Order: sequence, then structure tokens, then C-alpha cells
Amino acid sequence: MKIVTWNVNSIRIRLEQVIFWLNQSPIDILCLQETKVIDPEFPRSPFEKLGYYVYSSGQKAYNGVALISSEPLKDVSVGFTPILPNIEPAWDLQKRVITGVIDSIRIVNLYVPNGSALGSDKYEFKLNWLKVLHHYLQTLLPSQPKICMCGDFNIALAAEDIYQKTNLDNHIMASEPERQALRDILDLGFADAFRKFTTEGGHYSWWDYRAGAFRRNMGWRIDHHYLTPILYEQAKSCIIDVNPRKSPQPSDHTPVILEI
Amino acid sequence: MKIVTWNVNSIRIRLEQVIFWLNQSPIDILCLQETKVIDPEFPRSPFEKLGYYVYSSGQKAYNGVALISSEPLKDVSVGFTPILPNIEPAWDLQKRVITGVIDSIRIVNLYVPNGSALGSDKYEFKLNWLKVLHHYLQTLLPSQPKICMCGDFNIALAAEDIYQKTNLDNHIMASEPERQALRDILDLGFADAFRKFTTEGGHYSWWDYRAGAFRRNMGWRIDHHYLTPILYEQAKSCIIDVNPRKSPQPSDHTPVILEI
DNA sequence: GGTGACATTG
DNA sequence: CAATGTCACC
Repeated sequence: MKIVTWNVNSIRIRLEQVIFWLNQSPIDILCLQETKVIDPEFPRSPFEKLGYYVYSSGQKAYNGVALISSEPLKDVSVGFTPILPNIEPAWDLQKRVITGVIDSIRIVNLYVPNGSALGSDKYEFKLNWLKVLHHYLQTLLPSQPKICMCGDFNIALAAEDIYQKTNLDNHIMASEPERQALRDILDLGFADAFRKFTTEGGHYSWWDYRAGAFRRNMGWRIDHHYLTPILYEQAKSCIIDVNPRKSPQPSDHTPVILEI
Repeated sequence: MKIVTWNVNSIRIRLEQVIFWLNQSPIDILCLQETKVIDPEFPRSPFEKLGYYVYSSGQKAYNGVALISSEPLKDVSVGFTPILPNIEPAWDLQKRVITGVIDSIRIVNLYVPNGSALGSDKYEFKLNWLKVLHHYLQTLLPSQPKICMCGDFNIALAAEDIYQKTNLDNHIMASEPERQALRDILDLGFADAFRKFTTEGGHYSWWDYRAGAFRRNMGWRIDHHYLTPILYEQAKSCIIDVNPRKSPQPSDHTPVILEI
């Protein structure tokens, strides 16, 4: 089974590229982030014509996640509140979480807040959001041993996940508090699928649109598949497909393909 | 000598098209309207590399006029106030007038206000602006027998300048008050260069972006060259080049070329 | 309705 | 640098 995560930065703008990519790369589940479209306007039919099932949780202009699946998903839910009914409903105003079950594997597709700049309100929101996510997974895990949590985490955990550059400690996506918040989540029992197969640095999933970052390979690995032990054992490969980033009007992220 | 008028609807967006057109159509003066850029940001060098001299009077986002000339122009001025020092300076807040002299011919390049809708404040502004223009030309004429006044007039004077459609009297660009205001100006001693050569209708310089107006040739002739008698006598041709309107990302106007 | 400029976000 | 919404204009 192939599970892909891809922050498309607007599904409407990227639709043709995503369909083209799907035609060349048949997969089982495609986890999209930053769809930037409300559900009634999600372009379902291009996927449905290829035989895929579409589940989306979107909003106007920002955020938005979707699951594109070769088979109908079970137990689909969006946001934190279906699993954490007692939390503040405001946590689900931004559409960043969608989950569903295929072959007894729970896919959790996430678009983790970017956090803007250290010390900003958005940074605080990111850290608190990660605490809610911790709680969410803690609640899921007892009944759900097979979880594939993937998406755009907006966090690079290790130095080798970032192109060489000094003074990254105070950089968003690399600061200690957000890394620790993510490590706390992984400590619930998740492991990084990509690092099962590839230990060296220089493999990235995101390159800033600015400053010719892609051309100079100034990238970050911030799109991840985190697996519970059974799935981690079963993982066969985890590959970053750099090609879509080379397209004329690319997303700033490129797909990451897990095979289990 | 070839004098061209072209409302480009943003010189930055249309730059490539305009340079391409100039390369195929060597001309003496290009009068641009709706440049939509302040003078320091006007893309001078692409024109200067082709040997042209650039004179611009622009503002942020709206309006803006420019003269592109194969020879240096004399006596360049922008706005009404250099000729009419006693008028309210507010008349020059919108950048709609630029003039310069080549071969003892005064080029007056105009972007007449559109007027929005009959009875609106913008309509009143258009009528009053035309009165100021009348005064401006009256002041210029005694010392300047050769005037080529051209640009986007946002007025079609005759039925044959507009595609067939009923009830145009109350339509902006065709209403009697604005037509009369323009006729009053022409009565100072100007004649329509285009109508020296072409009497039949169906020749247009502007097509609305909406409703497939260009495809259906639902156009208007609102971009004009008005000449004083000596120049009118000398006029050799006046041609509308429809081709640029067929480009992928066209201006809604197409260039009109006068040869004298 | 079809453009373009601009402000905001990432 | 590349998205979106909002606005103004035609």
C-alpha cells in the first residue's frame, strides 16, 4: 500500500499537476494539505473519474486538508473534536486534521501550523496546537494500534533535515520548543518512516519559493510519515519525489511516498 | 511620421507585448494610456534599448500616460497646470495628460475619464474634465498650429463607431452630454484622422473583456487621433491594428496608427 | 464578468 | 515567490 503526503498549496491551482502525477504514480491514499478551498468547491470529479474517493475538510483561502483514496475509507472524521469532544471547539476553526481508516490502518492527515516567527502569537498557537494533537493521538492509540500520521509538520527535527546554514536554533520549524513538542508526540509510539531507509542528509520535501531556494537545493524535510511500531516494521520504502517541484507552477512542497 | 495611441491597461503586464509590437512596427511616437505605474517604476530600459526616449506621468494602480519617442521631445509637460496655471491643482491628481513636441508637432496624449455611469460622480468629473481640456487646448492653439491630440477618449461620437445595439443614448461613452463636450473641443479646430480614410462602421479600438465581446466583435471606437487642419491635410493613413487584441493576455484596447 | 493592483500569509 | 481575498475600474 502506498500512502502519499503532499502539501499542494491550493488544489485548484495544482489540480492538473496532481492528476498528472496520480496518473503516473498509482497510489492508495493521497493526503493533501493547504487545499485552500471549501468542501463544496473541492474539485472532486477529476479524482472520482480516476476511481478515487474524496474526503475533504477545507476553508476559504487558508489551510484545508483532504484524503484521496483508492477505496472507500471507514470512520472518517475531521478536526480534533470528534475524538476530543471536551476541548474548545475553536481548535477546529482552522481545517488542519482529517482522518480515516483503510485496511485497519488509521491515516491521520495533518497540516501543522507554520508558526510564523518565534515569540509570535502564531508560534504560541503552533505549540498549543501540538499539545492538542498529543492529546488527540493519546486518545486514538489505545483502540488503534496501526496509525500512519502524515502531512506537513512544519518542523524539521534534525540538522540533516535542513540544508547547511548557521543559527537555525531560533528559526521557525527548527526551534527547540516546537521540536520538543513534536518529540513528545512521537514518544507516544511513532517512528519516522523516512529515516528507516535513509540516514544521510540532503533529502528535502520543501523549498521556499524565494531566493531560488530550489535551484540551490536550500530545502527542508518537513513533510513526514510517522508510524506506530507494527506499521514501521512493515514499511518497505519511503521516497521523496522531487519531480513535481520542477514543474512550471509548482507547489513549494513535493510529494513523499510511503510504501508498506 | 507614425503616431500611435494604445491604452495598454498596465504597462508592466503588457510590456512584452508592447516591445514585440514595436519591433514589428517601427514608429515615431507611441502614446500609452493606463500605464498604472509611478514614474520611478516605469520600465524605461526595454524601450531605451530599442533607441526610444521615454516620458511618463504615472500614479499607483490607476491611470497614467506616457510618450515613447524615437527622437527626444521638446517642451514636454504633464497635466493641465503647466498650461493653465490658474486652475485648481486637483485636476492633475489623476495622471491623464502628457504632451511634447516633435518636428514642430505638439502631441497631446490623453486618457479621458471613463465616467462609470450616467449621473454618477465620475460622470460629472468626466464632463468637467472635458471642460478643462477645452480650456487647455484653447490656450495651446494660438501658439501651436500643429496639434495631434490622441489617446483613449472613452467616447464614441457616432453610431457607426459602436457595434449594433439598441438604446445607446444613456450608455456611458455614447451619451449626448459627453459627446457634446467632445464636439465642443473638436470645434476648436480638430478633425478625426480615422474618418478621413474610412467612412463605414465596424472598425473598433476597444472590446470589453466580458461576454466574449471581442470574439463577437462587439466593439467601440473610442481611441482617436484628432488633428488640426494642417496635420489633417497631411495625414496619409489611420489604421487600427486588431492583432494585439488577439494575444493571450491582451489589453482591452488595441493600437491605432496614424501616418502623416 | 474579466482584469489588474494591493495587502496579507506562508 | 506564489497563493487568496478585496477592491476599483471598465
